[in-house]
Amino acid sequence: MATCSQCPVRESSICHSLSADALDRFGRAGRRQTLLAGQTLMWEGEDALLVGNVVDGILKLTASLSDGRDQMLGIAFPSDFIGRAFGTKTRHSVTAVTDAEVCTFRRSDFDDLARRHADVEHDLLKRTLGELDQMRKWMQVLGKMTATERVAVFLIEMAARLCPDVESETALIRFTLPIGRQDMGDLLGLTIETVSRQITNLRQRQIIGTPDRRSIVIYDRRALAACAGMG
Amino acid sequence: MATCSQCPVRESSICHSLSADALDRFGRAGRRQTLLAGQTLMWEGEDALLVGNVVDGILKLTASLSDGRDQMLGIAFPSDFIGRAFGTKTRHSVTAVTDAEVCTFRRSDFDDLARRHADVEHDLLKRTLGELDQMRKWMQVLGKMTATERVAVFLIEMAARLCPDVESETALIRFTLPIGRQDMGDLLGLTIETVSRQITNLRQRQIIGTPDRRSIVIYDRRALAACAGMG
DNA sequence: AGTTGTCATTGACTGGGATCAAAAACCAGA
DNA sequence: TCTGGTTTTTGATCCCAGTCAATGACAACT
Repeated sequence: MATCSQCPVRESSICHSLSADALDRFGRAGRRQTLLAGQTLMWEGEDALLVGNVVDGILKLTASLSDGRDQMLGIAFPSDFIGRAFGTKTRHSVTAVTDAEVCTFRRSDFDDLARRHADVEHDLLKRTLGELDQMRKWMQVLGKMTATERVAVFLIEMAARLCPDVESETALIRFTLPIGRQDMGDLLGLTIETVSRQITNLRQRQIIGTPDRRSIVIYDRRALAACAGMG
Repeated sequence: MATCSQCPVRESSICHSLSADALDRFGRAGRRQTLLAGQTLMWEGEDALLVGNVVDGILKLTASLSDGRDQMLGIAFPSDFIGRAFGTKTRHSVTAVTDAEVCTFRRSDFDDLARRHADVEHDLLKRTLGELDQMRKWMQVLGKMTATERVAVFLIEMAARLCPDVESETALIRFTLPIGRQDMGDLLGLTIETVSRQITNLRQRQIIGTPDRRSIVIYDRRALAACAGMG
């Protein structure tokens, strides 16, 4: 019933490689779902019953230690694929950080469909390989970088994902953070206080500006990149 | 020329799903290579020209920051797949830590073959998804855990991979570490000194024994698991 | 405007792991 | 058995980021 042809992520999600009739099959299996900010779609440790596409909004992937320490494992943007295909357990929770729209499949349905559509499997493979590369970069951040470096890397990463005209040398880079300080800390392996101090420090050095607490302006890209340890 | 039928990882590597004639095609494309301990097969940042299977020995995946800080990203055991399929850049180096035997393919050859053999692609996808899960677990380790917890997690992980009879409740667990203290530090985001101190501490508490510096005996699994923050 | 609750910032202090330095254990080859 | 080189252990000290605590900013209500 969801008219995939009008889906905002039709061309960028995992569905982009589907032919018209294959799209129809997926359309029948999929289900549009609206999530409120804070709502959790999948829980860590649960059976992996769902997978899906992010259609709109931002979600976070998190896992926690038995004593409550939280680690954020990633941020999912529109057209990203979420959930654990071909697996029985979901190893992390998926929670909406803004109001969000997702298109979910029963995992078993998706697995069957994907098996029958090599293009979808291939696309999923490429996405997964890309995510693995990404995750390895984060491993370097968490394993070896100082607090300043971590925050700088994060800001550069966010600019790249959120700022369309980041390529142009001259344009002023400005974006709205998808997550708050606490989540930034959980992602970067820092406390909220340390994140805050680092941002204050970057602002005092005129490298960035913070028009309001959710917005970042990058004044000096060179300096920020230097802080991130990228020469 | 490589007789795949006698390959030690024939049944466990990515090739296990190949039919006899498909195996022949892969066999022609593949090339057996021997590496000496310390030899590097692929360099971080290089074009991704090679992929392959580990046939024998242990390799490590590493990436370094511009100032030389090294992060180990993983350890590859026999039957593991190495290299970046369907990508242009190798984001990490692959280096033998023991003498090793690998079966390599030109990446473009492998990509073509894999595209034509859905089973291989599917297997690669499942491996990649598994690795991603694994990597997310390490992210938790690096982001949130104390030095003791990190070392304990590492030892438990190694026991699981290296000790065949780890399942049996009663058996004494003993194994040889595939890597030295420096590499352990690089994997766990700690210095060599801290790793050494943590191991000394675990030994003094009679939780483990170290018959020689490359060997570990686990006396008290319960206590070690507790140190790893697994209740 | 005032109240309440959430989130961010700032400050003072602490501690775990890094750093620096030296000794000890181990290994390989002569 | 000695010897030089590597790896690991141990010790002393330091510092970055964590912790604890208070304050400030802001949005959503009355």
